[in-house]
Amino acid sequence: MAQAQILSRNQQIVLDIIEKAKGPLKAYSILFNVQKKGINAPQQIYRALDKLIEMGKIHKIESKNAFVACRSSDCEISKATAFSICESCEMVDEISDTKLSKYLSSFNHKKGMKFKRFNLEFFGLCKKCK
Amino acid sequence: MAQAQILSRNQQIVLDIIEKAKGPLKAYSILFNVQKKGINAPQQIYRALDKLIEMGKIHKIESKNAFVACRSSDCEISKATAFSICESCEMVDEISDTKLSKYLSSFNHKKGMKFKRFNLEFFGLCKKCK
DNA sequence: ATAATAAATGTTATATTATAACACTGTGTT
DNA sequence: AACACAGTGTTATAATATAACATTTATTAT
Ligand SMILES: [Zn+2]
Ligand SMILES: [Zn+2]
Ligand SMILES: [Zn+2]
Ligand SMILES: [Zn+2]
Repeated sequence: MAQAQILSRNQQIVLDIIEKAKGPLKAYSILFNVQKKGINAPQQIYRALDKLIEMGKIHKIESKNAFVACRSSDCEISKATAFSICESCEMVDEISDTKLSKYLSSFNHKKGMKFKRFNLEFFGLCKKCK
Repeated sequence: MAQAQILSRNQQIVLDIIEKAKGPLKAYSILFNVQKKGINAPQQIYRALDKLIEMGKIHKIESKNAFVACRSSDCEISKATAFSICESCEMVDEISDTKLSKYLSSFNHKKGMKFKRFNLEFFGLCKKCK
């Protein structure tokens, strides 16, 4: 059984902000939000973000350089991530679809490459914006 | 039949460099490579990149902030892109797999979202680095 | 408990990636 | 000619991310 991760002070502060947010957050917007808590420099944010990603607590939305909390308990430490992204309102939703995940995890490239990890980003208009 | 796109001077210069490259190129590395041709500013590179992406001539590898030439004639204007990326040597290979592409293009999210586009990035070790 | 090791922090500076804003040029249309 | 439109050149600046180093705190081994 995996031991519940204990987070450091800064990691917890950053995770709290990301979890409370309605949408993806950018590193510098996180920074501005935590300056009252004594975090002053980008480094501190990026270090926390790196660890949180390693732990699978958050994911980076690569096309937006922004970060969201992981909502799907079964996304095994960011080895298999998929998101739907609204091009109008910026909403991001983590997709947890077992079939999709299995299909992609077992996908093997012709040229002898064995994949360890994937990230999939879908774009469109969400229900609200359509 | 779609008319062959005519590229502007700067677009052609940037595309040539990207097509000749063995791997993904970053915007500023493109810039340094074309200063002899009279292109001096990042804007000129980014404008060309934007247009080339629109035309489907190149793709952005989001996880690397780098650009590759499109190698698969059937990737309809960047609506459905997939890449395999070596975590060791930085090699990027565009995946054109009809089944994969069809599977993902017809994937619809539960929450009433209709996707217009996706980008998929696989990570692992290539044959050479394994 | 003490020493050794590893993980996290604080801080300053800097590198890298990307866009804003504005003036100008060339080309085709009416 | 007057207009629209895409592309260009240029300067400045914004936004994103990392390097390097000193210090502190937590964990582990003896
Ligand atoms: Zn997740
Ligand atoms: Zn929306
Ligand atoms: Zn392509
Ligand atoms: Zn490799």
